[in-house]
Amino acid sequence: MLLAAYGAQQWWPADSPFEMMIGAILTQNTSWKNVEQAILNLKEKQMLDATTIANSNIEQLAETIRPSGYYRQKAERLQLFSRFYIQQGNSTGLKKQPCKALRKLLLNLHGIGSETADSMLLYGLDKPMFVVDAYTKRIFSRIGLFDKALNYDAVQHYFHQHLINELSLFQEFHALIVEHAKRFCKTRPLCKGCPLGGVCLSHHQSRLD
DNA sequence: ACCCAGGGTCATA
DNA sequence: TATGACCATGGG
Repeated sequence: MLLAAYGAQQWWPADSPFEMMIGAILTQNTSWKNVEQAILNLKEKQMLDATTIANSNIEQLAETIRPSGYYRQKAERLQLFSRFYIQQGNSTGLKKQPCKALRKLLLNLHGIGSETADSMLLYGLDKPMFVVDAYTKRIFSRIGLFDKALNYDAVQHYFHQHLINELSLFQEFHALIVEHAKRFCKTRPLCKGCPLGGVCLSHHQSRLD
């Protein structure tokens, strides 16, 4: 069992829900190492709060988050999200809303897709959403749980039906999958040559409970 | 030099 | 509906 092997992950490191959600945008198709530097830059310039980002000069904001890559579009996405965040009454206001409605609101924002929205819901707003990433798809389709061609919503639906609907479980599950994949193929976790997306068969006695 | 990373949007068919 | 181009930095 992965949980027994690796233990609790306390996975998404952030000092606040807002910081977590900013990180979710910054880490789109980008290594977390680069995102850490971008967040550090924001903190050093005292820019890591919704009002400051919403009102900041877009080019200065872009320059600040440069290490995270795609910095121009991400600067715009951060501002759009920050305005939404304020308008919705910060994390307190957001958490009051039902999960499903909240997900739609997030998906309507330019620059926030399924995975970013679900990460925000799960790790920032305490909603039990299963986050589907590339690792999850490759590993579990290879094991034979579902077809690899299934789209995001279909894969998520599968896990929602087969897992207990509990916040801590979903939080752990996604974290463990990512850490597991990294561990057995440090250099190229998703390389196409790896039959299991970077994870060897012998390490997959683990099953869904 | 090539491939990838805790994705998403847009144009095209 | 489903591919492909594009965004851009940093590390292996």
